[in-house]
Amino acid sequence: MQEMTFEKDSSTGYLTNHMARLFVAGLQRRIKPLGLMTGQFPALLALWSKDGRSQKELIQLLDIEQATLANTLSRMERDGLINRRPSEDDGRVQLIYLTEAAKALEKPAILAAQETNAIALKDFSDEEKKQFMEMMWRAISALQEEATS
Amino acid sequence: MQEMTFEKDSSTGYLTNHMARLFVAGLQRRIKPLGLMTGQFPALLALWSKDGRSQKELIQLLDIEQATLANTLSRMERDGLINRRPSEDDGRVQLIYLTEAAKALEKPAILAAQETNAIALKDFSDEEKKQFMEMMWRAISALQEEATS
DNA sequence: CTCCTTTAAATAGCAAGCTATATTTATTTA
DNA sequence: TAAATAAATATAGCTTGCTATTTAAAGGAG
Repeated sequence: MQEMTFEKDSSTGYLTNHMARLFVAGLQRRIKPLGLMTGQFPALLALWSKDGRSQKELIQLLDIEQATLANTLSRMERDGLINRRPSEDDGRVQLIYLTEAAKALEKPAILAAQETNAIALKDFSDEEKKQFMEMMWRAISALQEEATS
Repeated sequence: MQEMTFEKDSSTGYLTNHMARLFVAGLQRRIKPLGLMTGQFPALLALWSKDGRSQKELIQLLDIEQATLANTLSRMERDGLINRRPSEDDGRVQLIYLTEAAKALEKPAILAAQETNAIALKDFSDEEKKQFMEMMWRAISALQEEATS
């Protein structure tokens, strides 16, 4: 009988997961002093670019489920990063506004993310960085395609 | 004032996280019918190669924290995948044994993981696959180095 | 031998992801 | 217009990850 050889360290999926956890840890270390958590980052990026958005609008921009965002927004409200105000046009909709505190964190938070990315790719050439991102894009597309078929 | 331009879709960390969630979802779909969850996979791989290991031994093989493994093992015991028997040599140690049910899942589970990897990389050449894994290794090493310094 | 420290595992408590369901308001249809 | 459907958000309940702490057994120091 043939030997079953599956080494986690040569599985793309396993490596991806491991790398993702290290990225989160690296970013977490840098943004925790700012009072931020990594899960808030995508929502903050979308809101820094324009706030007063609805949750539905955010969902269309972020690659997470509605329930995940709803919970993250609750924690952000609790932590004084956002306020939610009911829309005047539609009673079901809550519009989400950044607090001044959250607005002030844009630059340091983005720097922290850039720094983490830079450390991970510190010995990559520009060409290699480009290739790496393109390969990730291709894998993401292939997995997404399969998921929705 | 300089425009703050940070696009999540051109952040290595963001892409990595997104890709990792898609890998998990793809694997999950395939192994759920077997009664397995993705978090159990690394422990199972280690135990399929040799069971009767202690928790400490597993921790040294898996890139997760002790508490994470302890909880995963509890769920695996609950789900009938493992049994824990106290070591005769050391009263603190529990030795972990796979059930027959878990042993029987080795082949289909590994096939499921290989299939998920294959789909993600379906249009990668062999050379590209090799490059991709090497790049992930380099990023992982760089992030690990930073974490422990 | 007793006390202190170390070690192995378990537990508490939290974040962030998921699916499935409930709730509330709008909209459409009969 | 009343009832049914759809849409936006919230909630329930789970897994997997983390840090920090607790518990129980072993090992060492005096």
